[in-house]
Amino acid sequence: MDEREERLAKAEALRAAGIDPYPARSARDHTVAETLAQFDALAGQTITLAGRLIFLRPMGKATFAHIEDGSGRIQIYIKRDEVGDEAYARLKLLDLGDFLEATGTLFTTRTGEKTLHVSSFTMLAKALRPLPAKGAGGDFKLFDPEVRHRKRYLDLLANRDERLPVFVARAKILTAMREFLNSQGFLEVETPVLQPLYGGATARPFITHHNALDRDLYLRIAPELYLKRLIVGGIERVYEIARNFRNEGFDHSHNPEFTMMECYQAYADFEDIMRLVEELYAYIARQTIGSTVLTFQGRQIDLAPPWGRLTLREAIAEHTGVDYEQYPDRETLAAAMEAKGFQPDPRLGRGRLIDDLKDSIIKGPQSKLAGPVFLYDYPRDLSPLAKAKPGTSDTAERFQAFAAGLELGNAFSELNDPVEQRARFEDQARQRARGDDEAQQLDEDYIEALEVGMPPTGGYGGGVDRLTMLLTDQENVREVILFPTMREQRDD
RNA sequence: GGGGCCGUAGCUCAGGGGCAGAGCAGGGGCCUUUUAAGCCUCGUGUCGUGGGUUCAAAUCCCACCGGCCUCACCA
Repeated sequence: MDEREERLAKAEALRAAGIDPYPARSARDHTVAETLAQFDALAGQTITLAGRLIFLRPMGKATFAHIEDGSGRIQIYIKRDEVGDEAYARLKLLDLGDFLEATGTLFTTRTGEKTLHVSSFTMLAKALRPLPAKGAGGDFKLFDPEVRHRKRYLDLLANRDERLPVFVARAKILTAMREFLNSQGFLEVETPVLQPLYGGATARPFITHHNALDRDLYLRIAPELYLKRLIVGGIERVYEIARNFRNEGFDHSHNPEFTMMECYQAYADFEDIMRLVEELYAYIARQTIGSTVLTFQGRQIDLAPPWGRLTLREAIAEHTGVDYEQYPDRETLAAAMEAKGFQPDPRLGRGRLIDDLKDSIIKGPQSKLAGPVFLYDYPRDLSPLAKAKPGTSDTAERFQAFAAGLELGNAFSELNDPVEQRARFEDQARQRARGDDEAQQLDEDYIEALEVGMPPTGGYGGGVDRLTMLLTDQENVREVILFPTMREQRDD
């Protein structure tokens, strides 16, 4: 008989004794934390506690145990002479992991531990599977990352002190983000996840099928084009905390579904958005970790405004010695990069080579720009939804925000010229025709909305998962997502 | 997708051609203030899966499944 069968048999034995191993309700009247905090005031009172059985120390005719609820753990003391032979014998039917309810009065043991002296106890829920084993200090141990991610409930049980604060921080981040944006007059909205066309980013989508309409729909890769339709509709400040889906590989900073906050502000440009973003992140940091100063992977950074501001060209020229504006075509740029020790990928165009130069100074723990920093003025051909910088033909009014080697978000002055936008989409269509299946689709309905008229608008999209990584010092995105996407588990 | 490392009991891990192991958890027994309780005692099992080599495979080889790291790609 394996352990699960032993536990099933104990549940049956309880039923045979007329005790439901899964009763519908509990008579708990105090939490563990309340009990410990008000220990002296509760002296002499009969109280009822409940929680999961995590230690059991039978000592003949008396038994010590610990139960744990969401607020803490407390010792209970059960004496045969006081609960009766029949009830005491029922202790044999208990296992670690079971939920118990215990009624009694408080006392302090010889060794000074605050303890419930039990007069009666009962089962609240029988656990059929064992908890992860206890290790040093009597705490549970569970290290296997595969089990931790597939069965997060075990991870939370075994590694509560390390894990729970991360997800509490994530909740605080979302709350603080809403507080700040709401206080600035932004309206939170929800736009379609199922979209007839996908847009707003360059990525491959997940495709699904609507049976009644007999048509394919896409899970959104970004909410951008819908949010800008709302700007057209007169909602001048709008945001969405959007779950996005991208059908790409996953690694320490990418999960196929992830959360992005996008916000748009009419009559603002990308420089206004920089000020908004640095204030937003500083507010979130203060609300979440109590300070704008944080440590990420051993590096201390300060999110307090103002953040650094560098053009992409300046930043790259300063840190790599390559001034890409001096090299107007792919070949000369590639040659300049080789001269500085880079190995430019021969398959990449000029824009993507510039992207590689950017990554070399931004990414990773050795990044030269740890700071929070805005890099701005991006190559236009990488930014089909961004307005061109006045007086230039190849530069977009766009910035990206970085901190500690993480890309936090992306913003531009939104392109609101419908004729220009159509031309950009058509250029993307040509890239699609050449086989780039991530190039953006032509969205006629969106063009029509722009033709109705969109005021000058600045917009930002920032990853919530990466922000959580930054504020909780986690280097893997799977540690800030409760149930990260995993490969299917096969039984063979 | 490429490369490297890994997969042994519920958990944490040893063992790396010759009987399947330890600690904790679990079963049986003793113990009325213990606390990682203690003492005695018993068994943990598709050694990821499937092939192959061998007298003999957890161990060596191949494929597959899953994980971790890394590179590429993407955000």
